[in-house]
Amino acid sequence: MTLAEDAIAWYDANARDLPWRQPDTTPWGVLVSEVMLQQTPVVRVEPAWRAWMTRWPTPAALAADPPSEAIRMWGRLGYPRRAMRLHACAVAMVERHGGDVPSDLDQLLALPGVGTYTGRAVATFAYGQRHPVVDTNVRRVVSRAVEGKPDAGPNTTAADLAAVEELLPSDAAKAARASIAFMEIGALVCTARSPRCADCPFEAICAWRLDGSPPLDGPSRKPQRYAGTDRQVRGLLLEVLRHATGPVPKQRLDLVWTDEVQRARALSGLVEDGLVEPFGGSFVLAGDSPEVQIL
DNA sequence: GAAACGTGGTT
DNA sequence: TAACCAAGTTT
Repeated sequence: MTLAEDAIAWYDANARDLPWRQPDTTPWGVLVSEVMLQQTPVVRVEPAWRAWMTRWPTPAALAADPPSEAIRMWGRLGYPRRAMRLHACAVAMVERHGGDVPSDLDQLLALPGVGTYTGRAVATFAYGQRHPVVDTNVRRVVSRAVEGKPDAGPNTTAADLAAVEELLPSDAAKAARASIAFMEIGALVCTARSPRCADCPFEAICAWRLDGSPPLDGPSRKPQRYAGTDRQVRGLLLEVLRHATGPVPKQRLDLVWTDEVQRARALSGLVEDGLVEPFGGSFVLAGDSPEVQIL
């Protein structure tokens, strides 16, 4: 049995029943799930994905609504620029691909918000192509099982893609199965903090395990602060704007944060990023038409 | 390559 | 409780 075959066998017996894994899921459904799952846990994505797909079953449906609606629908998934990019994706797909999610990897990668991981994930899971699909789970699993290292680097490198490519079966369908299996093992068993090695299909051959599971020695990565950052202030501002039914006066936004300098920086940042638009002395979510709001 | 970018649950 | 962690992308 190869590593990939072991992984597939484990996946067949242990995979979670997630809605976007249903065989009738469209490429659009796969894309939406992949974008939502960028840095957001599965448990929070699941209900959001269902609601999103019900409202916008196709790229054309989303493209017909303003970005503000996408930002609202995004709710509290975090990184709301993803909602904006997904909307931009939908518009681009209508303009360039007849409203379809492209199957060509380069065309996928050209879409806003679609990077190395997401592009390959869609090409693989939605279209059955053979590509290395490398996310943080896969990097950790391969790092441990194959390379014997306790953890992987923070970002996917060309070397990571090449290493995973070597592990994939030549058959595209099996390769796709192996990729989702590697991810699932990383998510459920070979976890970052407390791996459940006793339940791991690679237990007997895992290089890290065979080496005594040495801990990470090097300098730990920088802790990600949140409290007091611009990100928090942006979040607070956006929270107000999401719930607003019309333009929000700047005086209202001034209430979310006392530090005027930081508040102004956060607001202008949101405007620069295209999430928010000024409207007179007020502000609205991008694409929100004040005329419509009055109705 | 580092830093920015949200949010909430777990340890 | 502070830090860690969660299917990354962009600049």
